[in-house]
Amino acid sequence: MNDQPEHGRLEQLLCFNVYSLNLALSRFYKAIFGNTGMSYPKFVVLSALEEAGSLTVSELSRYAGMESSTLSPLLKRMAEYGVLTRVRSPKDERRVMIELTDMGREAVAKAREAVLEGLKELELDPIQTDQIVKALGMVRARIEGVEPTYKLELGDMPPPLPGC
Amino acid sequence: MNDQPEHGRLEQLLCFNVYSLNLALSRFYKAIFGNTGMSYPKFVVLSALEEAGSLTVSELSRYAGMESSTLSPLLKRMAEYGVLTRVRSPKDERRVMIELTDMGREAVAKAREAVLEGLKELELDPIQTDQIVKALGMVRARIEGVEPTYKLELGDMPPPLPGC
DNA sequence: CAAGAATGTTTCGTATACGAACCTTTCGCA
DNA sequence: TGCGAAAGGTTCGTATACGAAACATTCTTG
Repeated sequence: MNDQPEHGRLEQLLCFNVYSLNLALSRFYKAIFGNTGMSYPKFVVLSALEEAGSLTVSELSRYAGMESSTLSPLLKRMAEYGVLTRVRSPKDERRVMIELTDMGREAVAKAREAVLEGLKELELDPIQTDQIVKALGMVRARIEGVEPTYKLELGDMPPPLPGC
Repeated sequence: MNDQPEHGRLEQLLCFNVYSLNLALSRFYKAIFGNTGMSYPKFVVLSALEEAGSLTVSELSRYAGMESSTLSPLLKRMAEYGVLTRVRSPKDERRVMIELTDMGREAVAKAREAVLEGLKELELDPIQTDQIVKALGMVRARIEGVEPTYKLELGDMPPPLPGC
């Protein structure tokens, strides 16, 4: 009867799988990081700084794919904790340079080890993992380059109250 | 010199790619849903209910991979908006049965169409997408079945203050 | 060189997201 | 049958996460 029983479900499932896998990964990291104060977003920030040495907020934003309005409070807390410093660039007073402290370098090294140990327990196939990584990166690049034109309209629905 | 320059980076990249792709997808959906009040988590909930007809909070929780403490306020807001109902089961007063209203069915249909239109614009390869979906599902299943044993220790660091 | 545009960051309001603690209802079993 | 354990949800505190608006600084251009 229906030659396309999964009409359009394929891509939907991609979104759903990315969404729920991200939630699962989040919980996995929480279990690893425990009550140390470390978290996955913080780990991403620390890793980026470790690689790059010194970054502005917007450079960090592009690297991690997070908005600066998300990073700003995050970096503030991390600076208070002592793992990084935030200094206005003398060259351009608009920019804020972010750098790891020694404590930050120590923290990211330990966190990396913990993360790698955790991932080892998952026993993922390296070849397949590599393929997934490449594919996800491509999808992300595609998304970031496309502005959706079709917008949702909810005709008879109640007004878009804040709260739903 | 270094025969393994990417030592352990592979799996790390998987996490990072899932994380940042999820953020990118989130923004993509926000652009599609605009100020209608719809969101990706809500869309997941509505879709699950459309498929299953009627679910308890914990069934929904398993389906979406979200905790009940996340769903509880979300469902409350959605019920106030009018897209679903929450009723204590007479059989077992602990359970809360969630069901779509007519408005909810209408909303999910329109949202689905908008989502499919949006995804169409990404022009993803169906075969590859299907493979990714299967792989992500496997990784998620693996994660949910593994309790990490190695826990992070941050020796000399400051105490795990709330706020970092 | 001055007014307006553009850039970079922060702040604000709101929605997710989770674990821990709590409450109610049900189950198990002595 | 009655009481402790277990199960199902909600609430609470905290951390992300985003867009819009505010703000300061730098650039542009007349």
